[in-house]
Amino acid sequence: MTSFYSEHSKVWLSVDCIIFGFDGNHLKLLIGRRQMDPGRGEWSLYGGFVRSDESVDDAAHRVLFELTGMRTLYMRQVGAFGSVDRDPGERVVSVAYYVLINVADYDDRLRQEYNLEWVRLDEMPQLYSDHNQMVQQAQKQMRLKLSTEPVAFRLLPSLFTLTQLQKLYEAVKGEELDKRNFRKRIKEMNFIEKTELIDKTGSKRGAALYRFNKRLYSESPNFKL
Amino acid sequence: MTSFYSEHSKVWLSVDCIIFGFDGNHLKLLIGRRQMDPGRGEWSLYGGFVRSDESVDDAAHRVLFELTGMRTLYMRQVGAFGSVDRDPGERVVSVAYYVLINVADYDDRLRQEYNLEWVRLDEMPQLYSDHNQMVQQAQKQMRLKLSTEPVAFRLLPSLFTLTQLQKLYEAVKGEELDKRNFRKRIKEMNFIEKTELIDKTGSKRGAALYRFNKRLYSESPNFKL
DNA sequence: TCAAAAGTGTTAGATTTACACCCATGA
DNA sequence: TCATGGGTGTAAATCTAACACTTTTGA
Repeated sequence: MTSFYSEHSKVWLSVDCIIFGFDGNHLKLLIGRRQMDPGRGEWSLYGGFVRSDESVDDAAHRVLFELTGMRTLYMRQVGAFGSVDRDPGERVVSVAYYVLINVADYDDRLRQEYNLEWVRLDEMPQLYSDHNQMVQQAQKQMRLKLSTEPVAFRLLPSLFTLTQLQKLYEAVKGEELDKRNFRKRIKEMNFIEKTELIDKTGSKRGAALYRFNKRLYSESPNFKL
Repeated sequence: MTSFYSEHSKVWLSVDCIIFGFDGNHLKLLIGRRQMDPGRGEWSLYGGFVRSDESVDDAAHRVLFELTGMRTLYMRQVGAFGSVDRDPGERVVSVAYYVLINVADYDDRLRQEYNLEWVRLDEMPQLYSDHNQMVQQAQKQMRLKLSTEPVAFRLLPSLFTLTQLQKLYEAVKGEELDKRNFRKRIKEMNFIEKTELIDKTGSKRGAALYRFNKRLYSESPNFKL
């Protein structure tokens, strides 16, 4: 092993995952009880250490695959958290990632196996170490992302009603939206396609199901909500 | 030394600084020739290793103080860069930071001593490793920041003319702005104060000098440019 | 038959954009 | 005196926000 940098000290590097979901009314966060010392038993984000043969992004994907069985998640880096004493035991620097998942695609047996809970973002308990800070930054970035890029669909089934979509945006923005104005904007974005299908679960009358057409979006990528 | 995590491997952690400046017409980047192997002699951002007794943010501040002699710089984290082979010699993960400095406050002797150059952002050469990527992300984040928060002043002298400010925004946005519309918006923000002072260096007639009033801004923080 | 969610347009107000001339001064 | 950058207002167009009723259908 060569060692150009051997005079400098190394640190442990971990990733922590902020897993966002949507239950139809509220944004949710998937958290668990920390399984290791120090901090065993505290509410915590799910994380893992970066191995020497994988990139930091890959580590986040690996950890999430373990947890969800899903590989093609929408994932973005929040940033590095590097206070000296953020981990009470050792010097560990952590890189946080947020992930958008459709709760319905997620195998609830995995949730139980790992002893995780979906908690409402606006009722988040105190978390281990600096995890609350990570969540706050992630939420801010996620909000901005959802208002400028068509990624909200990652939080919904591939077929969704406009009411579902609106409820999601209301949860993200933390304010009620006007139904007519909202639908007017959706109509302008022709990459949000109406299908022939009807969802009857949400109302007696039934609501049209829509889908996001990625190809159409790439042809005229103008999104704003 | 306890070792809760000793089964996991550690990595070297560095910080890299993207130093933005403005020369009155163009956004500039302060870069140098890499002083160490591997990659000696290539254009590179200025960086350094994170020590075990300092936070990652503190490491960035330390490195920048070394380089500029300035302590109260506007600095924001861009993110962590963690490809396995981003450093050709060893596994080094780096956290990038961007910094806004007023070129006039910067002691040019330091620049010469460290053998650094101001290069135009739109004429940036190829840099060592993934540094071009870092700069690109930093630029994107900086652009967003300048359009939503009053930090542009960090790139200007504390007294500045409206023409200077407009030129700066033109450089940041990469487009020309309408002088009358620009000044109209400035007038709405009463925390950008006109002083009695006149700058005669830029024109025969002289231009009024303005200053950013932080206190007034904190009383009604509404900024948009 | 009625409760509950789906669906649909118009208008006033606010914001944004385009645009051209006079002023003060040093060279 | 003239070239140079400083400084100023108005009107059209666009965008945003507010607002209420009809439809469908299962219980």
